[in-house]
Amino acid sequence: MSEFDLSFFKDNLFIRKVCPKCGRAFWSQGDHPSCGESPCEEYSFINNSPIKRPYSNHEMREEYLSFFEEHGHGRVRRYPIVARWRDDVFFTQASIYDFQPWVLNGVVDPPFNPLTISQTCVRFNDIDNVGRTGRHYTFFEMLAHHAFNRPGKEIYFKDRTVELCHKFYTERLGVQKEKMRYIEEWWEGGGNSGPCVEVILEGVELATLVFMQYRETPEGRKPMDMTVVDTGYGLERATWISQGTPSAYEAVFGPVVKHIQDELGIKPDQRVLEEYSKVAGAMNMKTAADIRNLRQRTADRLGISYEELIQTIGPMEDIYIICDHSRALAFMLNDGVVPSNVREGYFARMLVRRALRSMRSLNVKFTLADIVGRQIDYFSPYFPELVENREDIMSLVKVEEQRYYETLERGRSIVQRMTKDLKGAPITVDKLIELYDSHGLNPEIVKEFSDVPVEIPDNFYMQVAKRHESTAVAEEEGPKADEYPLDMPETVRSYYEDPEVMAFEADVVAVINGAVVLDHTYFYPEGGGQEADYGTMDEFNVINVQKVRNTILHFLDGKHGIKVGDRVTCAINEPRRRQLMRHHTAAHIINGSAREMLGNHVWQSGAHKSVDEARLDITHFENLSEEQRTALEKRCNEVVLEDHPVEIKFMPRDEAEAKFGFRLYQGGVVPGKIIRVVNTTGVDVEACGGLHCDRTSRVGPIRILRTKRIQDGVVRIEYSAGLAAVCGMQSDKACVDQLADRMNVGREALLPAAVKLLNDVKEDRKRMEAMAAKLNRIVADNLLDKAAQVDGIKVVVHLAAEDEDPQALSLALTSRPGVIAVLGLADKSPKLFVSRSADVKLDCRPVLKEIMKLVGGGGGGKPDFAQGGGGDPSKLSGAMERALDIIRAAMAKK
RNA sequence: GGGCAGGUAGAUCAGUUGGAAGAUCGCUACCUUGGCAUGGUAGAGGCCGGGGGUUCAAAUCCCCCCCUGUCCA
Repeated sequence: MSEFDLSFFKDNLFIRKVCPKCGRAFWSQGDHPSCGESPCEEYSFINNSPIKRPYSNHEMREEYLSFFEEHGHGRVRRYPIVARWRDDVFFTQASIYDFQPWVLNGVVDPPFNPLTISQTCVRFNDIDNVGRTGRHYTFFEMLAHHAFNRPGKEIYFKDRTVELCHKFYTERLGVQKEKMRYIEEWWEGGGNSGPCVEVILEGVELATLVFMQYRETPEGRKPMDMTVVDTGYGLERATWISQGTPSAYEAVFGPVVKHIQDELGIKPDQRVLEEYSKVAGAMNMKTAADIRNLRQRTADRLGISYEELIQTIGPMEDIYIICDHSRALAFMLNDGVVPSNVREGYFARMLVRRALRSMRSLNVKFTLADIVGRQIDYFSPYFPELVENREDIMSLVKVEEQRYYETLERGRSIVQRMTKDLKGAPITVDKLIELYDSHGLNPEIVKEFSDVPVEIPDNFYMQVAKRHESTAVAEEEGPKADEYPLDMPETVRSYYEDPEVMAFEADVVAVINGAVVLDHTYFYPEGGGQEADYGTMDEFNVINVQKVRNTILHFLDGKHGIKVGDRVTCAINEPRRRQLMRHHTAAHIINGSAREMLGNHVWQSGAHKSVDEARLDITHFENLSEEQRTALEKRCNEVVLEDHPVEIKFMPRDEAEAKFGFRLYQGGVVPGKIIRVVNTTGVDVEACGGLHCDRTSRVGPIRILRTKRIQDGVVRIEYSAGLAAVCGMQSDKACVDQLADRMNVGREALLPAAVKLLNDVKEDRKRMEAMAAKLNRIVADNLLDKAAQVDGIKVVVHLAAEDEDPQALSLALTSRPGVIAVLGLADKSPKLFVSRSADVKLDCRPVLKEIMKLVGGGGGGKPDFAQGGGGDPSKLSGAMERALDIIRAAMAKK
């Protein structure tokens, strides 16, 4: 029996056919010659929508969600675009991502079952097609209904899914039932697979209905315990078809497209857009040549020239790109992406730069931030979170725009320097690639900046890609074999019940590889960036505590005789633990205060707490200024003094998310149905497993020690709190006091005294140099008086004393006319300089070499100034006695 | 995470085969002027990103690290 033999199809008289063009099987209640998907059939809904009335994006979303709500589905709020609950992807690319892995692997129950959602998604694989094909986006909303079927608790599967889909389009949106076509397909992804159905209407794929029922394993395909209905309906597609506009962009971005058109006074020819869209729908574009081809074919169909077509299409494409990218940015930045040169931030930067390039070619007056603001205004009635962050989002965009202009200015001078050297010769493709790859200058910009010819190959970006693929992925380390058995007894985590307990007795339930496992423990294991507790267990020192799955392992110093069944007496090193708790609570205070001060784009991106110091990494676009550090430190200490209670509660995941939102996940992935919520009231709320002070006042003083930008978009704040902060202040004071004492001034006079000292040192150094120069002149005069004469030229041969500088002396001697100087220095490594005045005709290099041969060293240099060294220092003075003869011989040769 | 391009005076950048650290702008003083723009003269300003190595000798060649930019995941 086929996977697609649905009784829904049979009962409703669907007919199965095979598409003669693409060979795929499809089902329909009508009689169709092909599967109906472009390119097998062209779009037929433009200016002729099969849907009963035009919908706006917002109306269509609501229509969909309420339809499924009416049919027993729970409505779920969107998840953020940054998939912080996952460590395998940056972004949410489909609605099912929301439920991977925790729902699909059975750890967490879905919020409703079945459920419906409009999930905001971004995908960048088709970014080159955005704005050109009329249907591609970087950001889109995926409408979906999902059902998770556990054994014995089946919700619904294929029949009901297709039925709901069919009803939505035909009954709710009024599409003639004969027009709907359903193509049989197979889907694979994320280690799962199953049959799927593509839903086609008037040439466009409206939705994909996936039935996840297999796991792909090394041993082959296996049935899943839980089967999943994973549907995906393109909101933008549905809106588009309902409006029947030439491209999806007018339908979706209506007011914003119109605003930009009005600003620029552009009135495109509708007929051109329609034809272009139809041809584009039938094409898959990969290279610049494909795009040319698309344009040529459209021009041919319209009976106009290529250039006329470009005049209409070019500006519209740029407008569409600006609309798409600005919307994607609004949501990405809202959800916590900070533009940068790595990881998720890079995609935000890419969007900004691509949008700015389009704005540049349109020659617009408004800024990208303006347009992002307009998108926020258009979407905020339905996404209220955008309102709250509006200003923060726009300021991030402004910063990023500024960065791009700086890159361009740098690029302009690089290109101009490069072309100056070329003297009119064209820039090679290699250089063009380097300019793009290393300096972020695409060829069009290079062309604009340069006054030599620039030839851009069609496959330019493929050549860039090639440069990157040769250095493919670095081999990842294989997973370490599990050192600890799976059947270890679980440990009761008593430290969560009462973090104030510092001494306790417990029963030993296991000893594994020397590590002691207790029935319960107050020792906190390393985790969440907090170091482990130290202390004692009977007479042994506890030097490390680790958590492996649900078992806590205590590592003791040296050999011990503790065995299963023993009752042990434990004590935690209290000063250490207290300090770790203070540092952990301080991290939350700093995180909350920094977000309040710098904006909602601030998220924790890493943390470490040890006894003496701790650090917190936050997302932010630039290092903090001295003023910001001071202000942050002050604000944190105010929070301490305000004495906020720190409330810690275990809460069901859904409840916590509903109450506090996804800001909870500052520390990254937190699995499980129940999560521990640490609420530093009024300041910060996080899902966190660490131990904390019960009130902010118990943290004590907080010192921001230093901040640094550890990568683009991430700032590291190093701090200390409590006694560690006090110790730091004391040692700083001691340092200043000692310094003041040594300089023999009071604390307040220390800085000017130090400045004066530095100036004095500098002046003395200069005076010394001047004196040395004077001394050189005097020594030079003396040497010249005693100098031998060869052919009327004075020849000085002198072994320098230890405090003389032979090089400077050489220069002093030969700055006068008619002098040859041979100066040596017998050091551990001997040195020799042979130089002459400008008016003397002699190549100093062979002279030097001949002398140094006697010493055993070498040398070289310029004809008027040769230098060398090496060999045996004791032979230098003997060799220099031969210098006069050597010079005589050299002069005689002339 | 990987690749590429960079890091030299306050700023922008030169620096050839390894052999004496430079230019332009800016800064300071003086001259020219009734004053300013300008012009002229003189001067100050450098751990040549850091650490190793090769060499008689490294801004320069080799290795490691740090920082900035950029492209790709």
